[in-house]
Amino acid sequence: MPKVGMEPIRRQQLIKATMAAIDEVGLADVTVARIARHAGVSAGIISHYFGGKDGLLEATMRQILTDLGDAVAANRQELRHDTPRARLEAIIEGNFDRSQVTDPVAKTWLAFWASSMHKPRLARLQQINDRRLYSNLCAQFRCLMPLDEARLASRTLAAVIDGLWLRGALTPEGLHADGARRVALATLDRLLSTSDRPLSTSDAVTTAS
Amino acid sequence: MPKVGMEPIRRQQLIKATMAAIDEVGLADVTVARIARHAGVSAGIISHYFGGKDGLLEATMRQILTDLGDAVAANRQELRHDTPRARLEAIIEGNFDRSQVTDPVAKTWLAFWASSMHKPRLARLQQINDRRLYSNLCAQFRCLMPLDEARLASRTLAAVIDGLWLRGALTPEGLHADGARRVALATLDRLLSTSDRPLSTSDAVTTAS
DNA sequence: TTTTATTAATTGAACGTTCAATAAAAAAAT
DNA sequence: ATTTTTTTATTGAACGTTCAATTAATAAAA
Repeated sequence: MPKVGMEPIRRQQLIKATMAAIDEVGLADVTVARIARHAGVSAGIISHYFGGKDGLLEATMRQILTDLGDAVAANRQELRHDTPRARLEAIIEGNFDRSQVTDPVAKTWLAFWASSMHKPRLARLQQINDRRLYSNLCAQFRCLMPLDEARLASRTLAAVIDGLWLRGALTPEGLHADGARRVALATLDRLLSTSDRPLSTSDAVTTAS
Repeated sequence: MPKVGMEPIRRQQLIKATMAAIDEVGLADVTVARIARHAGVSAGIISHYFGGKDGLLEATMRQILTDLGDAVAANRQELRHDTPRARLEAIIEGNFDRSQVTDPVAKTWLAFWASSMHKPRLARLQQINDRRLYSNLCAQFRCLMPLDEARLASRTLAAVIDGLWLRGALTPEGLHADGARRVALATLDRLLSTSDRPLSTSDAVTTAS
């Protein structure tokens, strides 16, 4: 079996196996033996290619976030009418495309999100991603409304997107991408259509928190 | 030391210690020894009162969800103007009151949410809670708009609330309750103010997903 | 034959649970 | 009012298991 140039193949194979294993038993019960079995290799190979279990987990999270970023970027380049609104819609589409919105990906994503609360290396990856989403949203909203409103709109849409993922990951039937996308797009529609009406009391925003 | 009637005291003490321990090192690295040390008791006592580690974790999640339900109910009974809108605002206030919106609670909540993906007993608790929130929201929205719109509005607001908790649990500065509440209330405002305007394309909802 | 890829066996640490012993408090008996 | 018995609360050490990492051996490719 040993052939030269196996490294990229094995890495990809093991990352995919990690997601499958997390989907199957959850991050808490994932062992290197189980991941290796999924990939059809021995456990020792994980230390060889990733330096250990933690290295593989980090690589898996990085892969998910990279795929997400790619999906957003891809959707954005397919735009014909390049308006701010179209760009916002593309961001939403990208976020519910996430390469493929499968159960393993959604569950792994949430598992890592929770895990990153106490693992600085994962937290850093997560934060970079969060900030990118927020900045992207804010840059577009700012073309259409004052800064304060744009910030509020960005926080709202970001919360909706993450909330839909969160709920989708837990629901027994899995994340229904079409339904989620519809909710997010409807939210965007409301955020844009109310930007020129007078603010009611609960809209008042004095400073960013 | 042994006094009679310690059970309710110890149970409360251990549940609180569990949240503190999860806040400190995360659910993955929580050991019975660490929880016991936080509570100032020995490790064996956990099995005695909760039947084991899992029993304590389940009791802790149940406590958080109970506190949340109580907070919502309390906010609702303090209402003077009992309009559907006021009730929706009370639900939001309750969800960002959650007895006390502390860091340990937010982190424990998210940790359990992730964990419940693969623990049926926890998933059941979570689902009961989810459905209660959704039903409460939907019942109020239905007073103000057609059923289809009410369902969409409920899904949106539920996603915003959970998304804000999710993001708050991860952010290094912790969950800022005031800022989160403001976002949620602004979302509610938009959901209500657009209910009588014509729907744009992305608002169209044919069937529930 | 040297290098690369991989395995299988092993190690050592960490963990949850169990359980016998103990100590205080309460109840009963003297 | 003492003493004895019983109940309740708690400890801490021992046990068995599980797991990640390491190591030495193996086998194919270059």
